[in-house]
Amino acid sequence: MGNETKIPAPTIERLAQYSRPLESLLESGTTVISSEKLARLCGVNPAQVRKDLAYFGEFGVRGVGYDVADLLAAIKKILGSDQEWALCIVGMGNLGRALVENENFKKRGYRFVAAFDSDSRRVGTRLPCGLTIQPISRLKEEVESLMVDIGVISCIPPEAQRAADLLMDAGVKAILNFSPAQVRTPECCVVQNVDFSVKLENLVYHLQKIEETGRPG
Amino acid sequence: MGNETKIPAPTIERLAQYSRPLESLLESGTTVISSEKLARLCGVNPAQVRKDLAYFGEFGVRGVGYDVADLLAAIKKILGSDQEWALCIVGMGNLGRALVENENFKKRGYRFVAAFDSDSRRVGTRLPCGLTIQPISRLKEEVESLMVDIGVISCIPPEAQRAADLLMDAGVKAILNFSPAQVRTPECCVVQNVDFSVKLENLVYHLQKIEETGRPG
DNA sequence: GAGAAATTGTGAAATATTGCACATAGGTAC
DNA sequence: GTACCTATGTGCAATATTTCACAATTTCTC
Repeated sequence: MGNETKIPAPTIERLAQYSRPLESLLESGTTVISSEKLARLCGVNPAQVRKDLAYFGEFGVRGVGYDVADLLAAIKKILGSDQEWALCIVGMGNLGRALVENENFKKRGYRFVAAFDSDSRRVGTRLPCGLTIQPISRLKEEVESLMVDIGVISCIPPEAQRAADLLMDAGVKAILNFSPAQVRTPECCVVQNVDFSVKLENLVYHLQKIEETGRPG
Repeated sequence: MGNETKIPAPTIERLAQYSRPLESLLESGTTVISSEKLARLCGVNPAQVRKDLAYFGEFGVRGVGYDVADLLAAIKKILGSDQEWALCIVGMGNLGRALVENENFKKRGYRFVAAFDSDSRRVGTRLPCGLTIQPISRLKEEVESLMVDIGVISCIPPEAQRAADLLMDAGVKAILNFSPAQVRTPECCVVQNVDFSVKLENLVYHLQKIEETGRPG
């Protein structure tokens, strides 16, 4: 395949998941992997792996498998994670401060270039990563001059929509939202929500089912 | 409906999402809401809302809508988030420390009752929430005596599987995994993954598409 | 170099999920 | 108590996603 078919959203999600074990395999010196083994490492069906990749081209060798380094590079290219991206963050509570220092982000070329908070008591604080927390009033100017690609929202829920609006007004086209509030955006801006408490409630549903029936629901 | 049909996983995920705006509506004094308005608040289709709820019973009044307080209570009961649940956490880096203090967890009745780390330099630290970081060697005994329901993994990827194994050995049946490593568990243990970097790479894919075509992929 | 073994890429079937469209029923006005 | 308005609950069609199953291709063995 490899032409411009509409790619299913779950496929994109899984491509990123495939890259995690590939990174480990590359480090550990494994050069080739089959769809079956990669699938097992990711907890999915082998045909799924092959079909997901087939949307973008032919990356494997029949009878052999996939070259680990090549496949990882191909997936990164597809996703766009072979480039460096500039992030800013709004809301510097416990979570915000943890995210700014997060190793997983750094390792993959995501760089935080600005941090904002609406609380004047936090403004001016120098963070371990070298950034200084700035007031929301400086957001537009900073985001524009630093050419921020992605905005991270880690503020309290009532402020989330305002943060999103400010980011979009400053030209940001992608938002990673850690607040449990839904943010509304026009079609031109992509949002991904990371809501822990939704995941927790999911777990709790299954736990309850286990207690009732002895099996997950 | 209301009988024991197999409930789709996306339905469970959305139920938790519905409860977020319902909490706000309840606080703001709104007593009744239609599936259409709730759907708009959550960014889904109104029929979806009705169908999701219909799996569990009839909660609305035709011609009127849903009573906000009743619906929220019903959803919490369905999910099991009307109960208190005991959590422990493994891995007390920046993220772990932020999660333990997180307001969204506390507010919804999720209580952290123990915190562990494999790094002896962190062990013994007293956290703002009152817990003291304990060595991994104490995990089994503590988790059993405190009757922990859910284990949260926020350690570095290479240690994630070991953390999961220890938690399961101590009888934990549900794991919330923040590490980008896949953890393997037997069927009796439920895992939910919260992988920020996967979400980020998703965003980046769409950003790249916007740059190429002017529209999200 | 022919046959066996392995593993990809993919059309087609199976399954799952979503959304439409409308019958059904509660509430309100007169 | 009848007519009308509104919004739920749901059968069914449409769409999306996953999985199967196998032909195609490469490597290995003798």
